[in-house]
Amino acid sequence: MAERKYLMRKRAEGFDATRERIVEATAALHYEQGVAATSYVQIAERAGVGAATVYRHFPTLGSLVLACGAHVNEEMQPPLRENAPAVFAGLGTRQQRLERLVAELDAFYGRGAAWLGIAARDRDNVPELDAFLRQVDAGVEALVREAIGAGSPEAEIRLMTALADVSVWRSLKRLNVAPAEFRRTMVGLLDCASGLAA
Amino acid sequence: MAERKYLMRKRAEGFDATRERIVEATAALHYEQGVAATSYVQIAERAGVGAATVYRHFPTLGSLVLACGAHVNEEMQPPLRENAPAVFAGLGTRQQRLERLVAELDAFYGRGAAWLGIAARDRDNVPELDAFLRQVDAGVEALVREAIGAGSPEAEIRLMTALADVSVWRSLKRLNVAPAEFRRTMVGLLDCASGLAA
DNA sequence: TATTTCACGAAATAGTTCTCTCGTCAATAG
DNA sequence: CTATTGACGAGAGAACTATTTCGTGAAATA
Repeated sequence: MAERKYLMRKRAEGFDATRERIVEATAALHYEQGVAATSYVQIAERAGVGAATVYRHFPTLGSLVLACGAHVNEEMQPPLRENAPAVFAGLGTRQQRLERLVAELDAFYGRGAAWLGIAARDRDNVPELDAFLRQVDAGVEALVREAIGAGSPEAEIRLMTALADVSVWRSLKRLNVAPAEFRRTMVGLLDCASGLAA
Repeated sequence: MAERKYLMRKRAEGFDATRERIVEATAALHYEQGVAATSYVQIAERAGVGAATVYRHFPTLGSLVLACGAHVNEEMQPPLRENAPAVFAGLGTRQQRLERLVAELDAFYGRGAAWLGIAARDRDNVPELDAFLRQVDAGVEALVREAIGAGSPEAEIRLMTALADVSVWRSLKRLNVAPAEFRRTMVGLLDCASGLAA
């Protein structure tokens, strides 16, 4: 019953490695089959551990999604509210800023559209996914706001944000046009939208 | 072993009634929870019938989805290729035709966007859903084609069809603007898009 | 070395889902 | 009335899933 100091540095390494394997297996399975469709046993098998181990590390689906989300976040690098100003630094004309906005969105959606679709599928059943998607939306809106100037009428900002949504990007992407023309079209649409909202 | 003529009129009525109850229960559950998330037992319970009965009527998920789809089809009244010309009969100017197109799409998506979302969720796992959605897309494209004239450049048609997609409609609908203004905006976007594709 | 701690996974429990078999019973026909 | 048909549902069986318990063994400490 004596109080000992257990540091367990070496053991902690093994612990972290196991955790990492679980997170990676989860990410892969969620990517392949969706979040709700993935079971603990599948995760355990793919990670090469017992089901109980998965439970010990992540007692709830939410905690698993959260850890997995941190992993995915690095891959996607979603736009963040606080970074929005830096994105448009030094760009004077409206045209330049719109082009920058589209380039930024295109790059982001190129990295993350698949994951966004996966998260959207189960956002109603998994609060963590919903929270994540809200954050992404907020980041996109901040980009739009910064691009056209915070003083713009609210209706204009909202309309452009709607057009900046990943669902619109996805629909246009299906056209399979060259990247440069794709971005030109997006810029044109946003430009036009800002006139429509007036 | 004699050959008898069994007409079974009265019995067939009961059979059809049971079938109808199953289809209705299925539609309700698919609407509430999605297709893949709905089990045979749930359907049986809601229909007030044994699970085996559901199986006898619909041995595969596909056949169930198909029957359910016929039911939903009447509710949605999706645009059909062959009806496209009639929709624009007597409309001369381009503006009029675009307005008609938007009105048609808005009404259709108003009726069917929820179902389209449900079908889209599981289209990868259920071929029948995929086929249904392809048909809908074809109908929308036919509408667009008819609205701006079959002679228009393919790039223009494709771009406008992409903007006529339900995902774009949904994104704009989230803005919660008045119906008249909503349609005005859609028309403006499509009009602008036709210029961009040139 | 002796003792304590704790991550791990096999296995148990409990609850679902899918799918089929089979006996029942009302409708049909002679 | 008697024989036949076929729709129905209880329930069986196999395959999963979620979740926990517990013994083992390696690591940490003294």
